[in-house]
Amino acid sequence: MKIVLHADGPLDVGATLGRYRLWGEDPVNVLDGDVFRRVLRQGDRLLPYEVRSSGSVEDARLTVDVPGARGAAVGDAVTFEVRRLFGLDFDLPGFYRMAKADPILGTLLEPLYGMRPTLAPTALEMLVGSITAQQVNLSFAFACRARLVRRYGVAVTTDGATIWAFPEAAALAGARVRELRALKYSTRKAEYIRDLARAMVAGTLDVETLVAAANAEVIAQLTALRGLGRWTADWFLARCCGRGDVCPAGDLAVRKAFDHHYGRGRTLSEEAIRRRARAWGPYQNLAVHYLLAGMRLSAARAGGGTA
DNA sequence: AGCCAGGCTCTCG
DNA sequence: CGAGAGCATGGC
Repeated sequence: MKIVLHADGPLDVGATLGRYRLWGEDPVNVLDGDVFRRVLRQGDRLLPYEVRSSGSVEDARLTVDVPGARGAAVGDAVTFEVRRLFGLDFDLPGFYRMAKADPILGTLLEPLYGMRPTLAPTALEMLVGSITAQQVNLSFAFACRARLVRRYGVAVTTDGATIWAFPEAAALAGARVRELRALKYSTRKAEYIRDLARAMVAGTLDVETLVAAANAEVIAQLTALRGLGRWTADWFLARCCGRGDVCPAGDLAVRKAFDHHYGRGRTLSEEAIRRRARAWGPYQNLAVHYLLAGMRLSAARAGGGTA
């Protein structure tokens, strides 16, 4: 099965997928040159697929190939997933029209033209990733996540390439704390992950209704769970629900980005950041991603590092 | 060696 | 309530 997808506005695939290789290897979202590979869960079936891009940034096309698959259900599911993975439904043209008027954002539009935030395909993947990334540096977090995927996920091999399907909730619900400790999770994080998975399996946390709920309701429901705080809920809204009117102002890197771009040598309070972001209305999420990427550009230019 | 990483919970005043 | 300790590990 082959499907062709288009973005709503420009799409720079390399800049968009950069997130998957910045801090280490991701066995679930595999970049192999210009081919992106992942596994689609469709009921009990695991369907590996490949995505290739063609055309210009201005008029990019994604060609999705799911070998051996057929049927509308598979087509819909893989389309839904790939559109999220490549951020195809963000309103970049609208954001650019607004951002041109901002003295900082305006300067980032050309160097980052076509960059889109990537959305996590599932709530479990997003939340486990967030718990993993709490407090520790992201290189370490990526390594932990990769170990978790290899321990509890499912390997699928095609054309000699091995791709991992992210673990199901049931697999993580049955995880032992000491097993997760061996993957270098702290005891508490191990409990957070196991209990989150159990809540999903038990239906205490209903993901379907969650992703459709209002921002405040999502924050309330997630922070009611042990181990999920405001930071996790904000990023969930931004990078799983794809909400535009969200700014994870408590995030350390976001704070640094605001200080870097707007601080003039000062430290902005979380409230000050939220206040400024609120003026961007439905484009806060995009603005935050551009400020983060813009800070990485400056750092790369200044030091040659990868921070 | 010691401090910090794209947090969160728990305890204590 | 707000402040502060503890968590676990890797990098600098």
